[in-house]
Amino acid sequence: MTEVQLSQRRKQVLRIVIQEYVENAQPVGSQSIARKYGLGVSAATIRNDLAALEKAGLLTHPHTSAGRIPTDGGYRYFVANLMAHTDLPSDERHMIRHQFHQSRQEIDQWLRLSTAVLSRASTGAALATSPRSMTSRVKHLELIGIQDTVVLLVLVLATGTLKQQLINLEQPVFQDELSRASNQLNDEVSGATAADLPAKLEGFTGFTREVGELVLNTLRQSEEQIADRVYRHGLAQVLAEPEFADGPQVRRIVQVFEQRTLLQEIYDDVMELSDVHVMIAGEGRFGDMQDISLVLSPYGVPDRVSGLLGVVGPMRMPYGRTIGAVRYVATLLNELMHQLYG
Amino acid sequence: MTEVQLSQRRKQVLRIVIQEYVENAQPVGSQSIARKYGLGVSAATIRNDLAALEKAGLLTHPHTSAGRIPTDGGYRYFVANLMAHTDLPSDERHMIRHQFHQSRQEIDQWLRLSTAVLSRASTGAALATSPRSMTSRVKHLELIGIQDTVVLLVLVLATGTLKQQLINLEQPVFQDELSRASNQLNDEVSGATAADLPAKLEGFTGFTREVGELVLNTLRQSEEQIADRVYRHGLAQVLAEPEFADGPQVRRIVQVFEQRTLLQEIYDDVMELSDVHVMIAGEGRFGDMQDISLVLSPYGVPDRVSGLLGVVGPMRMPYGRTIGAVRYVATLLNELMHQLYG
DNA sequence: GCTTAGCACTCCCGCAACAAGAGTGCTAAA
DNA sequence: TTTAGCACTCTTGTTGCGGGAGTGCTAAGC
Repeated sequence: MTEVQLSQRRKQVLRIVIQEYVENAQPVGSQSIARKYGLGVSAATIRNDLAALEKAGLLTHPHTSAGRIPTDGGYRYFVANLMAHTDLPSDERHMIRHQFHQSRQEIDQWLRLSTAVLSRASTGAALATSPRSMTSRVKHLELIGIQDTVVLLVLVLATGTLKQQLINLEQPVFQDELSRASNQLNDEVSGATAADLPAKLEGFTGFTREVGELVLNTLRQSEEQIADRVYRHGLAQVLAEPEFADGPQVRRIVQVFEQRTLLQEIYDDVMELSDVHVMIAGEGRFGDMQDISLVLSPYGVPDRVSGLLGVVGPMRMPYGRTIGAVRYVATLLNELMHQLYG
Repeated sequence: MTEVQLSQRRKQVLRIVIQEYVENAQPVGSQSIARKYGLGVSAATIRNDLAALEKAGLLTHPHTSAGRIPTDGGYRYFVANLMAHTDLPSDERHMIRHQFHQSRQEIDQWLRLSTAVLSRASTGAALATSPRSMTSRVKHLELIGIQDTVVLLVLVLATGTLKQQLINLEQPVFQDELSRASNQLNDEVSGATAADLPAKLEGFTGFTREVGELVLNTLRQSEEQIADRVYRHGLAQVLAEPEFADGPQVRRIVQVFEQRTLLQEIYDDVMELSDVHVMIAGEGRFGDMQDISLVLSPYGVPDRVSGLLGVVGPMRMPYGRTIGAVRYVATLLNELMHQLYG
């Protein structure tokens, strides 16, 4: 990525074009810039600047006699070099914090609230993944008979996450036998990771052994999977944006929003950064994301649990504000999770 | 609802119009009917029939010189009187059944699969609510220390549903004290309903009492709420339908799809029926559902647990097929849940 | 070398006119 | 009740045209 050198005024012009375009969704021309923002130069000069910015790949125009609009590169340059890092206004921050403290003390609630808040504070639709444990450690397990031949295995991980699994038996088992098995296993298994577990299961046979294997499976699965669940909110809102007026665009963004796999693929990138990550128009890596941007942040407690949360919206997005909102909600979640996991 | 008397041929004509329109999304005219379906009468006759059907409120035309399209009333008449009750083809049924048997034994998995299957088998987007217990009965509870002052309350209901709740304490409590409390409570509380519980809690004080109250709250909440969770799948697909080509329509259906409250309001109606329920264009009760239909079915075990599942799509929908698919998936879920809950 | 005014040029957009095509509604006869 | 015939209506696509906005270029000014 060769960084372009721009004069102060050209940076200013680029900033203005992006600001205006984000606001009005309308190509912006040299005259309106000269008129509205007294830069001390004439429209013709600005015209030259616009042409230069276009040559640099930061702007385009949809047709010869239209104003300029930013390219994906233009947005990238803006976000990297020009953007004012705006925090959310303090009254909004207070309101959000208040809502969080009112909600029930539960991760599920927090994440629901996060997506609701985020979509309201941005022009996009909000996404969040349930947190994933880095190394899953068993805290406790319980076997509960539901029917004669149906047993529910409840697994509590060290992070407080619950896993459940139904077991169908050939023949009925009584609750005291279940209790015996779960006590035995609890003694041995509690504190174990997927790596430790196989050794610890050596001694067991029969039903107890089977349950042990099931625990192992569940543990492994929870380490592989980045998210049990994806929270979503505010798709209707983002569809009101003019860029999604036509069919194909709508389908594109709905697919991005619904797809689980995309999050899987981006997960590692965002985690590495441990700060808000902006992905404009697929960043070359994803084909079908013209005109769509993501603003994502990791959240959680380092080396313990972590998830992803953020906004998907049109490329023409108020990045400053959106980044501020995502960062704030992530910080809030971090605080809350810290209280839980030290 | 005054039922209209129609001659055989007019019923046939209505059936043809609906069938053609569902397939091609194009107004259908008298000539194309006469040509394609040899009814033994001329186009002019059919023209008269069409006019009569329009007078009866079953058809309209978008403008003077266009063909006819069904009204919501027309679809209703069709579904009630004319529609062939088509089951899903047997190879599809087998495939679906196979997928269910392959999936992990867990309600969560089943519902995910149900929505995936349903949206694939229909032209709409699929919805399902997690099952709600009719009268929640506590089966077992467990208190697990996560941090010094953070305790996780795990509640297993008789139906096998898990509820969790974090408890923040003023001062640390050790695990053996937690175990003592949970043992005490288990003895007393297991088998209790929200109605029984207050009496049983009389004897307890302090921390144990507090936990008991929390259990009561959770129980009450789970009886009020119709669904912890709503499963959704296949929105992108339904947006490909031509009726959702323009902005306002898209927003309408996305709202219907995202809204939780709508399901709340319909829930009782559908439960009463205990069969597939078709709701065309909001059925007069819901304003903003022009051109949108729902095909919903209850599932579960009578008097024990029940949820809702179905399809939301354009009014121009292959009702026969969709109803067949919804019914089949509901039946499948019923079987599976029966295995669980006897 | 940067800036500016002037001006031709391009392209979109909205509007109107027009023809083709599809389908209707009506009438009168079978 | 059904049918043929026919005028009428309305959509859709095409074309042409003017207005407007904005550009790109050139030549002159600072």
